[in-house]
Amino acid sequence: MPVTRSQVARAAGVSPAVVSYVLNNGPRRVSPATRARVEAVIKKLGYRPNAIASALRGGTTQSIGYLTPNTRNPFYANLSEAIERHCSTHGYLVLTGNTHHDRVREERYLQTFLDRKVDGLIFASGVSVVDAPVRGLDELPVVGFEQAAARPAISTIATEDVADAGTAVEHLQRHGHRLIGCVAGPPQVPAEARKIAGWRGQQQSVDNPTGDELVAFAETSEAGGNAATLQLLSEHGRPTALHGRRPTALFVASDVQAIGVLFACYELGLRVPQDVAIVSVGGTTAAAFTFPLLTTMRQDVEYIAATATEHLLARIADADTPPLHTSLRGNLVVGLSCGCRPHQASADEYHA
Amino acid sequence: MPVTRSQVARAAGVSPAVVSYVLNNGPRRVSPATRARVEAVIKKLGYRPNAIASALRGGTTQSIGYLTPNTRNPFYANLSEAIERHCSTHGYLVLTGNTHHDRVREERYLQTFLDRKVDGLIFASGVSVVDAPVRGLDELPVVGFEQAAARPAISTIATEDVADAGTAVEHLQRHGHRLIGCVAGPPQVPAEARKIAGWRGQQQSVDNPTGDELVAFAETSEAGGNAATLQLLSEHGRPTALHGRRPTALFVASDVQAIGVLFACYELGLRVPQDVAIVSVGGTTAAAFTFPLLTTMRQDVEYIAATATEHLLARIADADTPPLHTSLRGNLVVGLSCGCRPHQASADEYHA
DNA sequence: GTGAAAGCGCTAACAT
DNA sequence: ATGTTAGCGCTTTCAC
Repeated sequence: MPVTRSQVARAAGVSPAVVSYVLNNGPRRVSPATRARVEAVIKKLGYRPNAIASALRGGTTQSIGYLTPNTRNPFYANLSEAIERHCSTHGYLVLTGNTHHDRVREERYLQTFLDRKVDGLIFASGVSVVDAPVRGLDELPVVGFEQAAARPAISTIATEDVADAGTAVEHLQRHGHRLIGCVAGPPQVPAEARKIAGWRGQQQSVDNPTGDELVAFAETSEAGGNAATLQLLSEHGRPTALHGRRPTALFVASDVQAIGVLFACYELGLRVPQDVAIVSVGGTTAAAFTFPLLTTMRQDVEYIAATATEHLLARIADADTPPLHTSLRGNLVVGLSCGCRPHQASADEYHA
Repeated sequence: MPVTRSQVARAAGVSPAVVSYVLNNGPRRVSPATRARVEAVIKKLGYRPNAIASALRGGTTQSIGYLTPNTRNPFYANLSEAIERHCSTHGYLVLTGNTHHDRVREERYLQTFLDRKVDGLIFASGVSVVDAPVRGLDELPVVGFEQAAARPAISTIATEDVADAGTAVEHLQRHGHRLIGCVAGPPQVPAEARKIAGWRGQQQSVDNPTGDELVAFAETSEAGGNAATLQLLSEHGRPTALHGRRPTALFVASDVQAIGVLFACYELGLRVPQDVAIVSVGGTTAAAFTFPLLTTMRQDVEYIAATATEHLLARIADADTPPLHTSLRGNLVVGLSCGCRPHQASADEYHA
């Protein structure tokens, strides 16, 4: 069994309380001599405070709960990584729950986090789950990556998905495209619904078509994007006739999917951007190494994570910190998939 | 404040102990009538046991610690996700620490996990750190993804990196390549060192060159692979003369890096596989959507994760479970980057 | 079948 | 400046 505080106290010839005072630098002062003696014993015995006991007594676990759809999607992988990094810097541990957008998993993890008395919560998934009948949520600092929270006490740090998607689509429109398809994740997922709405709104604003045959929903993965594209651009596995209803451009709601989209175009023998122009939303590093290079609406994950974490920790430290409500516009990073720049010579020769 | 067990007991007209018996199905029997009454009150009051208190008293936290280099690398992202999924199924929470291969971070997280009384540990990073002077590690079930553990009590579930790398290199040799470059992560990282050793051993076995000019170390990311390739294949940003010492093939230690490698080849105007053949190690889904399709040694992350988690949980459940020592061979998944298959027509026309 | 009670290891208010 | 002590909410042994 590990060394306990009482053992340290006994070995140092002081009371257990003094050991606590030394460890926590308070709430009472300790004479330098005693402090030195206690510290020596702590080191000698290799004493480590039991975090569970501190949590039970002290009421703080130095941990936060974090709900994310998954960590395979580079967008969320980066977000998670950044959040973890910030929390770690401040001495907080992140308890992560992968929800896969499944309401049951969301509620289960939410409950688990509350049972374990996390000091705060960040939702990258399932913000609406906070309406679930769980007690003790109102007293907890919560940050969600949504544009509107179910409860105003929940801080929100959102990406402006509707506007960002609109910008992406508008960019394609400027290249003269009217038949612009939309590849997105499940529309039940709020963020996906918003990006779809952005596509639709921007298309409708200039009387471009937004029919169902232009939209494909699929899993947010390379495979999903790939499948959606095959569905959208091909007839029985072959590209549809050029002068039919085949989209000449695709708006893709995520970088991962876009990677699968590029692959599908290649499989179908469709050139990007000449036959199909593509713009995605994300701006992850993965998008910077595709062939051809993706044009993408970059959403600054690093900044979002930093803001969310710092704000959450501020609310944890001071319960009176008012909730924050922000949203961020992405910015267009122009690559070679939209048609802005002609292909470089080396690209044209790539498979000559 | 949340409802406590005593409040439930009072409301149900029983003693706190009985509430525990009901909740834990033991260790004493409870009459059906009493049980029903208690359960009704629990539901009515929305009572949830305080996991911290249970942990302090019961000695089990229903959580495990997990050390991973990072979650941006799809290989580790998949591994982490699979481990989390298995643990979640068994009611365990995963505490994740991203180490970035930094010894300080590794030790800090290891200590944090011990302080928080995790029930077990999985190391995807820093297995050697278990030699660190931390108390209480010997009593804990530990699984590491290394081939040899510092302490025999540590279960090991390893990928056979040396052999897998050798197979990948041999495949390139069969295509007639002799000058085969090596792109890998930092050689201080054991897994990277093993893959480098595999490349070197296989090359030496047929008297192929293994000079320093054929090796490039870089961060395990797309950008890293990209930079390493530019260094290896170019002179001042241009490809080196075809008949010089430029490698005609590259062995790449990870899929992420390989994606950057492909991109670099494209930037340099080198065709894959005609000018440079490429084989990587990993077999992540990301590798299945590259252009051209990567040939890669697939290491079955899903299986590794399942084995590691199930074994760890078995050891947690029964301390007498003997440690497991396994390693797994990968298998070659042939794509288009090695030169096995000629390019499809559509590919040849891709940028015609 | 049920209740009483002793802690788990710690924090902090209250004594001295 | 330091010691004493009452819990935090729970599990489980021990009585009844």
